[in-house]
Amino acid sequence: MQKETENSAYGTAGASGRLGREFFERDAVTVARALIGTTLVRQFRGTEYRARIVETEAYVGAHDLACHAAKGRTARTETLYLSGGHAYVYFIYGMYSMLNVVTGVAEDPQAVLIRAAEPVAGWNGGPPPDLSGPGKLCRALHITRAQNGIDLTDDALHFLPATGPPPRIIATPRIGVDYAKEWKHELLRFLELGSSAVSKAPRKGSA
DNA sequence: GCATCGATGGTG
DNA sequence: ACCATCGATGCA
Repeated sequence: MQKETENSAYGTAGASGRLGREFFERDAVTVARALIGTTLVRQFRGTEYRARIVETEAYVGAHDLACHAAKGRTARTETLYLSGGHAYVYFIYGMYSMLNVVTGVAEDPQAVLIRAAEPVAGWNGGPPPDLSGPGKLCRALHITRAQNGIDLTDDALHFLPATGPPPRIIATPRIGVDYAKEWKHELLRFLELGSSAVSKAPRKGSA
């Protein structure tokens, strides 16, 4: 079996059909790539919303100057130190929530930011929303700090494995981290090649 | 198509 | 003061 396949979402679901703890307890880069093409499922006030993830970013630990943990362990970043498969949701610019998936083992503050997705189901009675950006995605899926720290294998918010042919993925620098010195150049943003649902930021990158 | 700017509030 | 954003505005 090829490494590309081992690193993908395929074959990693448990009996529940959801991505399980072992999927998330890997390094942030592996999880960031593997999440492309998976389905994010959000249950909120009796409606199940589904979206197919097309863009992620990896924040690889306290040594990564773009990672919130680089500034130390604080009240805000405490959930980054949970084990892989928990949500790290924070509030920024006075208006937006950002959804991250904590990865790796407990006490190692790595995470994957979910940046963009394609609406799949749940918005009946209206046009499908634009999920092409981390703030827009959280707004449409009703994700706020109330979900900070929740277990991403539970009903409220979880992931289903990718289906169909494996997505072609390219890597670019991360968005909005110009302050992060040499880390701003690292190719830690991952997008599905050709997707029209990725965020407005640059769509070119290396394979 | 692009660059620039303001909203808005938690955080350390 | 800063910020892992977004939508509006101006101009081409």
